[in-house]
Amino acid sequence: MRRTAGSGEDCAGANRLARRRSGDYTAGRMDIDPVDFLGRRFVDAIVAAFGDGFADTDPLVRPAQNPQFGDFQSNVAMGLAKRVGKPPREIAQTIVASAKLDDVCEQPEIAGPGFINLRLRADALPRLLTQLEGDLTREAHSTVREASSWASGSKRVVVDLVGVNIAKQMHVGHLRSSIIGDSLCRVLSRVGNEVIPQNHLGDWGLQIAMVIASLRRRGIDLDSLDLDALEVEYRDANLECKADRQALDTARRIKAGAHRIAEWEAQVAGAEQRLEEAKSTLVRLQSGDGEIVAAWEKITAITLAGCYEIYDLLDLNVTEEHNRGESFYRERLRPVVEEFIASGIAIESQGAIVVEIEGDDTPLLIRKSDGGFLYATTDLAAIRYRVQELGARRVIYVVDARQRDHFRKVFEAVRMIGWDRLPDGSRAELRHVPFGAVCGEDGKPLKTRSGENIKLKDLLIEAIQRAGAIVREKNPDLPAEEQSQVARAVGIGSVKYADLSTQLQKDYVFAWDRMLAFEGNTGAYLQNQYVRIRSIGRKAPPDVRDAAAFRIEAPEEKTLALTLLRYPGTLTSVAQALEPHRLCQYLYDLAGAFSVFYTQCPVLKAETSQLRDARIRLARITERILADGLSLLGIRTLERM
RNA sequence: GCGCCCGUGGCUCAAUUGGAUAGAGCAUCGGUCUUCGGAACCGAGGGUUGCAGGUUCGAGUCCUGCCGGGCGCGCCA
Repeated sequence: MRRTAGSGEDCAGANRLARRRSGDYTAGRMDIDPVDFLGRRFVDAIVAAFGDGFADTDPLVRPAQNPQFGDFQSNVAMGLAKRVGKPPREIAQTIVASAKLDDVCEQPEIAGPGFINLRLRADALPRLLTQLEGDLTREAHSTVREASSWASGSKRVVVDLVGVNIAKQMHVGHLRSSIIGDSLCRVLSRVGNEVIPQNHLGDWGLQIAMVIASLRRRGIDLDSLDLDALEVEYRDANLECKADRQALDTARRIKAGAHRIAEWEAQVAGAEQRLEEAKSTLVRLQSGDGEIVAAWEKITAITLAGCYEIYDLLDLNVTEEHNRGESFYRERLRPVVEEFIASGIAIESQGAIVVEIEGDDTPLLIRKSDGGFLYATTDLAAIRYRVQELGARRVIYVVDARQRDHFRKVFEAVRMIGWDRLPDGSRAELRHVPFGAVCGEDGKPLKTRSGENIKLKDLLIEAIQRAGAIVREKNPDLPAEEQSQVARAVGIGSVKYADLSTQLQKDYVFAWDRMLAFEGNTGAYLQNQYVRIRSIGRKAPPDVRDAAAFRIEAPEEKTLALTLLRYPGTLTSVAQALEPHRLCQYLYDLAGAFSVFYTQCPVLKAETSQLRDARIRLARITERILADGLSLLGIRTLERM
């Protein structure tokens, strides 16, 4: 919310409103999510009772936290007390009297200071479950989501994710952006958005020029390099260009031996020369020099080939077509700065061009005093492209939390110049999704013993190996081929789930034994619950009727049914808040509700075939939602494990 | 020095965005069941939500000030 402050109307909010006011439940069709459609009925009742000025009221309908309070509750009356000028219990009475609820609910009860407690009618759950089931099948889904609250409307959304750097391997630093970004893409797409992933490659600038210069000077054949070798070259080239002035000064200050000082003088002189070479190489690259560009393309191709292997291991829905690196914006940087200057928003300061940001003591630099551009310049160009050319209503940056200040400034600069305006004049939502560091068990950012970044490939292979060892121990009878598939699904799934299941902005501790546990809120636990349910389906006799009447009688059945109905609302909330851990928590709740149901209510061994078929139907919906939810987290499901 | 983020049982995390008695898992202790995949289920103990104020019908959540930890602070990305 704070992020969009000052940006005029918030499109998500406006959309929610439009939805609430267009309730057509009188036409006989019912929506799936009770929180949503009950909420709309409450808003209608509030408007009827207190006037149009209350049309934007949030009805505060929630699943009841305690079964003794019913199935759902609304907390809206207390908040209305001041505005209406009446006691909350009286307001609750008024709302209940004017709300149309009797087709789905028992008579509401008013409790405590003004809570409105709602209990679904016995015949409502089967109807709702039938609709949910229909919506979960692929064909029905596309039609229902246009008409129902399942989606918040079709929107084009850009998600900035992964962010690989040319000439470098992917390392733990890329893990979270990849996993979180990919999952958000899947969820956003699931609720009806047109998602455009954008991989903002670090493929332009002095760093790249350093490697090219170094490789050319030493006559190294690019065709002989793989990504491992290229990365070594990259590191060496950077070191070569780095003048250690401090060491030289120290040597002089402590009056080190002449030999020692001469060594450092040589280092500094050498580094300065290398840096000059790199700079001139960069100029040639920028001016389109054929040889240099060819080398650049080669290096890019080597790097990306290595990265695609990682994408594949991680099952990312990100491909070559989503590459939009810094080089893509190179011709757009000059106009960015020129227009900022022309509009009077950017000014000169100490030779550089800067944008002053209100309430910030340091400005945003968009051009260096030597005329060069900075990565803020590229980000400005990228947002302009994404909003005005791609037509994105939301631009989402899945980038680590340390860049908070940077994005706040860049977004503010964009709003100042108005590049967040879409062709229809509305403003796009710019969102940074900040995530915390991946730490080792010592609480410090995860590194190898020698202090280097851990290669992503090594980390993922270790995950698969560890999962494989566990699977071999727990299920030695599984064929070897299947074992390796399970190891991969469980190993990668565990890493992903650990990453997605807590609040993104917090640092999290990378602990193998915890994330690979088969109990508790883990990926493996959910994968296994899915396997358990699948086995019911496999054993179901052929005479089971798919459309058997639901029979929601036992409390465990009711809890499961109510949990199932929370799925659509969970997805829209994840898409809106951009918090995948809500989906994880939901799936864990669902698996738990099923587990209780399954121990208390015999399914295949139910007393009658009617009851059996009704319970199998519940199990099948659970199975579908678990599979769908896990797929939205980018986690594979299995038949056996 | 300025700014931002985070402090919740022994450990790892939730808390539907200000709602009713702060919930799970691990660990500990006890129980269920002649296994639908037991990789299960039920129960117990364990909390002054870092500290102190404030706002209001109501605060883990919002405001102020401290304490502790992390991160960031003009020409790198």
